[in-house]
Amino acid sequence: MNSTTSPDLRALDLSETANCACFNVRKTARSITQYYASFLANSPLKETQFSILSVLTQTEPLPIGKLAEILLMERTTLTRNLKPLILRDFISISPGKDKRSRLVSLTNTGSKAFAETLPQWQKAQKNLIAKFGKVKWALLRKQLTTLQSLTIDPM
Amino acid sequence: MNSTTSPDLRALDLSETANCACFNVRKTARSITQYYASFLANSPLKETQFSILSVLTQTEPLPIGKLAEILLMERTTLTRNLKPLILRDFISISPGKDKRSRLVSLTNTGSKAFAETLPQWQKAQKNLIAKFGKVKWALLRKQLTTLQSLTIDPM
DNA sequence: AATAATTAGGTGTAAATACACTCGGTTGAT
DNA sequence: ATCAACCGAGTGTATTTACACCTAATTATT
Repeated sequence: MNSTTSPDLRALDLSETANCACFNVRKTARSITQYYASFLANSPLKETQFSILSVLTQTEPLPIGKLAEILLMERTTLTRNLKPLILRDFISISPGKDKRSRLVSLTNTGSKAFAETLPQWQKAQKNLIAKFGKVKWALLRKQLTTLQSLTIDPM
Repeated sequence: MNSTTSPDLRALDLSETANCACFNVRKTARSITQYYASFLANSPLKETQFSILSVLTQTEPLPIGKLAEILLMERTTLTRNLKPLILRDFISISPGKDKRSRLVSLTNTGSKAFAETLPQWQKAQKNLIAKFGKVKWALLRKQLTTLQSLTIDPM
């Protein structure tokens, strides 16, 4: 039976695994994140933090779970991501009516940090979409949304 | 000048920041990663590890920098990602001709781990692409590749 | 009213990500 | 032959991600 021999995997087509949707989306995420990061280099906020605050500028205060839902982010991930924002006084946490829930609010310092980051983000966004194509991006975004719905609760 | 007042950000259209390409791609990456993870739950490899090994099944041995380039992954990120794979004896590191470089090779244990994970990955991939549409995915993948090239060395 | 089930949230642990910096080896210019 | 420039790779630090598990509060069931 030769149970110690490794399987011959060269026979497998790499194009199969190279087609992995997870790999391709993650790869793109890495690349695009570095792109935006280069624009935000001298801003007080990183990309994820900018996303979080951008939601809060519109809807505030929000319980943590609701914020996580909007961001399509694991609740426990968000808890961790909020920590540096609290430490730098960009957001504040207050108790909700329901004693279990905790509400996230934007502070004045946070508003300023967001306002300071916004122009840099706009440059990154404008520059990229101009190169990629506005219409093409609108379509791509729609397809990404579809991919999101297809991968939520797959079972 | 009232420098202590926070800027009025409600005036900003949330649809602007909600259109952020970085946010949208990262969000999709989170969702799709969890989807694949649910299929690989009982496999020896996580998604990123599967991607790394899948490259090595075809081209081996590879210097770390070259592997990082193929994966479109920061070299220092890859260094960190290789650590658990070394610890579990899925890959091995050997010195290259150039004494600076270090070559990554697949071990027999690693081959088996990959072979064991492959069917689960195939299920995830097949299931998702079937729902999304093969042709649509081919197009989407091409557009993701475009996004990658546009965000590499943007300056 | 007592208890079971559910819900909001945090923590332990581990992986993934990347920038700034460092070190040693290699190559190129003088 | 020397020295500067460059290249391959690792580490310190910090953020992002998420599963398993825990606690406390609330709601539903009996």
